[in-house]
Amino acid sequence: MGTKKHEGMPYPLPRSFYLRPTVTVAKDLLGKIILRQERRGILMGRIVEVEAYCMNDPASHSFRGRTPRNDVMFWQGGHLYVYFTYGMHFCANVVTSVADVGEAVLIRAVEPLIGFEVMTQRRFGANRTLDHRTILHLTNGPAKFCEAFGITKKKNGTDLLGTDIWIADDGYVPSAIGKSPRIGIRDGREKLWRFYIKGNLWVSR
DNA sequence: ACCATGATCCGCT
DNA sequence: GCGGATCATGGTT
Repeated sequence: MGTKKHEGMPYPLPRSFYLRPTVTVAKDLLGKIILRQERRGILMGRIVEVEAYCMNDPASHSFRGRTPRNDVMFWQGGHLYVYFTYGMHFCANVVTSVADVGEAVLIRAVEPLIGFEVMTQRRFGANRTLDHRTILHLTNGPAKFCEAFGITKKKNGTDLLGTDIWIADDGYVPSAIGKSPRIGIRDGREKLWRFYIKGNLWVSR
């Protein structure tokens, strides 16, 4: 590997991108690309579905205050908050706003762009054909995205302005954005804080 | 007891 | 194909 950071690759979004209001950041994350640099190669995908989780929001992990589990949500914007759920899955969030404000954007779905073989191996094991059906199911859900990108608890707290995992703008502009209640929550269903790119095949539903 | 989930199975269209 | 039921499985409170 070279010594220059992000050599030949899209440069990370600046810290200021993440310090804005959480719902604004959520919408603006649609169409951006998320990258992970590994020894065996690069993984890249386009963010196509997100959900905002705010303070004073009963659906947010931060609602009942700061705990060891949700601590990273209270860090400065631009970090990755990864949590374990349902005894077997990880989900990844982009931390937003300034330090001590516990807000974040859940990455719910990604369109795979580079690294189909690695993603397929992680999701379905070796010797799986990369057919249409397989590729559609690689990253069309929050835990599926984490599995395909190899994001586990070890990535909790990762700085998105580093060289491990980062988010960049490649100039793509979504044609139309949809909004809806967030998925899988009990409280806070009245907020329309799920955003997605209309018509994209990897949106989870 | 409760989950910001996903895979599978089953009955239907 | 597709929608609904069911279950796997363990951290958190």
